[in-house]
Amino acid sequence: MSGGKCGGAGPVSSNTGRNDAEIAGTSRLFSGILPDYHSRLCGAGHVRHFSRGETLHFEGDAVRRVLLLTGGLVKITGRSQGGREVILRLSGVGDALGVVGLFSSGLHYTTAEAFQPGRALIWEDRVFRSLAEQFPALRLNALATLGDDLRELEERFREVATERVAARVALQLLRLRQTIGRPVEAGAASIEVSREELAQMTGTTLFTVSRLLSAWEDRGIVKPLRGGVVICDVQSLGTISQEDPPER
Amino acid sequence: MSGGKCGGAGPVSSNTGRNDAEIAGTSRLFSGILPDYHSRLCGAGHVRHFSRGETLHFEGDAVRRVLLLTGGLVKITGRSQGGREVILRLSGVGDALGVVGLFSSGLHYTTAEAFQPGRALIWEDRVFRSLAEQFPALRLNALATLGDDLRELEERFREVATERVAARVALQLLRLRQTIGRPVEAGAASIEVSREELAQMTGTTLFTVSRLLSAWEDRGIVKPLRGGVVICDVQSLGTISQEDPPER
DNA sequence: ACAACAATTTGCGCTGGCGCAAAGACACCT
DNA sequence: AGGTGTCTTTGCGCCAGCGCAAATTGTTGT
Repeated sequence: MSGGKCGGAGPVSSNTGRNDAEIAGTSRLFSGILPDYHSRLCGAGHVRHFSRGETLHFEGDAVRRVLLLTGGLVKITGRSQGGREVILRLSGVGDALGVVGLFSSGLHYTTAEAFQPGRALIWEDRVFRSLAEQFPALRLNALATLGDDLRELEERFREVATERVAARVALQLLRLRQTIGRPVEAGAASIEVSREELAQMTGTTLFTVSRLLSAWEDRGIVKPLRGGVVICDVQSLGTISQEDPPER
Repeated sequence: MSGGKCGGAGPVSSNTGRNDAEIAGTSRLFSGILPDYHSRLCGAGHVRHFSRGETLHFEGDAVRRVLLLTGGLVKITGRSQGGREVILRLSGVGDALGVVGLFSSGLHYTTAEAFQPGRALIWEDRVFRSLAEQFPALRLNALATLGDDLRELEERFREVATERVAARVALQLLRLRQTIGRPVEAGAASIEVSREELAQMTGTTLFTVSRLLSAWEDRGIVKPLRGGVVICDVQSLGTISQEDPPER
């Protein structure tokens, strides 16, 4: 537990309710809802902390609550009967979990595992349903968020179906840089995602990812680290991502 | 309706409003809305017919209207810069197009092309927005539908990232059988999808699909036709779909 | 019927990327 | 420090599936 490199004992995690309400207030889920109501919304739920590696829900579980992440990072995965796992997306601060399932099948069809320690504002399913009736914006925002998730997955589906591995990994690194990249020096950003996870995001193997990163390191494009990568040359990655659209 | 090659001049397509309203009434989009209001909803839009090959909207277009398909079949595709096209999903009777884009980016990020001739009930964007405010169920239903689309794409993403081609094609055939399969004899169903389209759904090439189908024909599992396939042995396809989950 | 076209099949050769194994390189615990 | 477990790298061999070309077959228009 405890997280890898991140500040476990910072002042942030000491105070539960207060800070989380502020974060929730700026989340997309709350967008369009008057701030006056925010405390009411937050008050209807409770805060829970979770540590790295903890599973928030399993594939197949019934949806019993809705979470709004106010800290940390969660990976959403799917598993094949053969045990192979793919990473469908990452959810970060401000993202909601469970809303979709709540309004359709009632089941989680993915697994959510904490990637970095964090915390979430939690509503029991019935509570959230009732809130959604009082605040239609909640559903509207859920719809918009879901639309974005779908959009990104469509893009990645297209990639895995048509691009070769090098291009896919380059594209994924560029996306990760935008979402979870942490600046380290001028122009460089670090991404804390292992080789295996990168492979699970792009439909390849950790070996191939490792080989690619090694090759790119020689060209000064990235700097592989244990459990992560530093992206040095965004432009080159962009070039690689467009290379060789395999014939036909 | 109607279907594939069948009756273009039948009574169905002669009458516009009436029949479409009935179909719309049973669509998922209208679920939870009292039938009394259906005519009002339908009256706010108009009907349009389209023929095979016609494009309903292009990737990048602004979302100007919402369509509810009351006939025909539409393929939703994405294209890479290299011109390669993938089929993200098929939309059939009762499915709505454009809702997502309307409530998020305002743009279509996919292309919709008619697969079979058909027709749709159309609302101008402003009109639909206003209807959505009067009938919150519209948004709720859109949310649920979108959830299903996401769910299916997640499944296919997992497949293309982890399964080998034979398994992916088998799984896709089984899915198509459920959605657009037309029974031909005892236990057999025909699917009118070309090799190339099958390839674009599963992330492979038309050559490989052709080879697979030929091999399966020898085993009596399918019967390849020009522009389609007849599925004879569902069970064997199920077996194939689970075969060989490549090691590791 | 025949021509022109579109979809499909099939042989052949090649290679991108996988699978495996074994050897590093780190981080953490005691 | 040293031990232990995890993550990563790299060499090697191999094969699933692609790319191409040419033949074949089904469809449509005149």
